[in-house]
Amino acid sequence: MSDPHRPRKRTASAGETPRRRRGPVPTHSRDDIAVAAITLTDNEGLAGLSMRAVAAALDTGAASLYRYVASRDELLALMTDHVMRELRPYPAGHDQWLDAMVEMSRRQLQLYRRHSWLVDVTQQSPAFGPEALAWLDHCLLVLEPVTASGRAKFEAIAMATGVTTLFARSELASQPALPPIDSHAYPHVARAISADATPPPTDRDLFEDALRSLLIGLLS
Amino acid sequence: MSDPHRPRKRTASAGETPRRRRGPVPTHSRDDIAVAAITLTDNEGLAGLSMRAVAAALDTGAASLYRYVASRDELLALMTDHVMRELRPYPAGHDQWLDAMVEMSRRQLQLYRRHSWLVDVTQQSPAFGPEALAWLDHCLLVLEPVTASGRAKFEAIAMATGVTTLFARSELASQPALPPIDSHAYPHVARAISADATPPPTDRDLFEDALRSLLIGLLS
DNA sequence: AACAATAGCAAACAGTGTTCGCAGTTTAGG
DNA sequence: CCTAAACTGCGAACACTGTTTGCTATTGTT
Repeated sequence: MSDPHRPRKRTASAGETPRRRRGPVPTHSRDDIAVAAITLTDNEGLAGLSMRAVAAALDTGAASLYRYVASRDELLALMTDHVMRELRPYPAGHDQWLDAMVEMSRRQLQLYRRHSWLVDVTQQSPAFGPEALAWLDHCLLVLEPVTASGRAKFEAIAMATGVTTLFARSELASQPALPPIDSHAYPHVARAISADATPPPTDRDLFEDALRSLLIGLLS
Repeated sequence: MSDPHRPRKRTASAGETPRRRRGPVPTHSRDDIAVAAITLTDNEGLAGLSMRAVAAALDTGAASLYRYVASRDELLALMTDHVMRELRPYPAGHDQWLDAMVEMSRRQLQLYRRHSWLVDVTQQSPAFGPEALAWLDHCLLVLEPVTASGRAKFEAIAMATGVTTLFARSELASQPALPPIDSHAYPHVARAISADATPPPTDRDLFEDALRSLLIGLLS
């Protein structure tokens, strides 16, 4: 049951450079592998992230990766936790919790823009690595002045990150490109589209609007 | 470019039982295949949906499916459009557009509960089959009384279905099961959890609350 | 009857994540 | 000092996957 993929600390004196275990010194580290996988996936997309590809980037064999990582899913979790470090340092406290939460979400959105694969990963299996927990902890710190149950706060945070994910996804898909619309079968769709021949670039920030109304609604 | 996977209508008289094309009569239909794939995926999950498995359910070979469907993705689109028929008949018009939109979303949520794989499918590639368009059209009908640009309405609808997806997903994952929390490293998380030893079952409907505040915020 | 178009489908192809077994390397214990 | 234990790297194989190819069989048209 013990995880063989992390170098174990020695029983002996702490702070000492930990004595080498037996066997050859590992050529790589979990972080090396995470970094290689991240740059690869940033460039080639999630579909391009294969164990063989990561191994090739590290100039080794696919099987070797399994000395460091139990599965592809664990690698994804590792990558996720790694890029989440980019969310630091967390913005210092506004006295307005709403502004602070919006700021946290905005930085999350920027992270999604930098690593688009994150959107798909976090949705399939929400991350609970150390960095995710630290981020969550800071959100709860921000929400300290709010009088609401812990459960309600968790829900609100979950919804906020969910909405952020939605925006990231819709940005990436740019325009889903509706097919030619049969204006007889779908009259309202056709009208709503054609009426927007001149799209007045709303200077409303949809992201912030949605987030604010949601958080206010949930943490009234 | 023409799609060989749908039986072509004859040039001649409409309404006539369309004369058979050459070759043997097809053993299946696209709908047959969609239904088989849907029941299979309802039971086994998205990961269990392989072309071979669907073929086996229809007592045929995997290659045969490609006479009806161009790819697995197209099959997924077919399945999606098929189950979306369950959203009909659309609820008749409330005079309150907000109530009507909430009702539309609620039915969507129920659909997600019946076919959990839909959550993952629609998120990767938003559907624009006939049923999806019909549903969208009805949403726009409901939003007729609202004074807002077509674009704004599209955005609002997209957010509503996005939020619905979030809820469906969080229901399915039941509890993501936080790992044991180090209350020193993450003090606020630890506090927020322990304070909820007695979870007072809120009779607030989180889904409706979130949806209402969002729609009001976006379509003010 | 000949021809063209279609359907069904086994086999093969290229790819995937993962496991196995072994060779090579380093350290611990006697 | 040497053996044994523990460890790393990794080629090869396994069990899958979606998809293509090439063939045969069937049907409608000419």
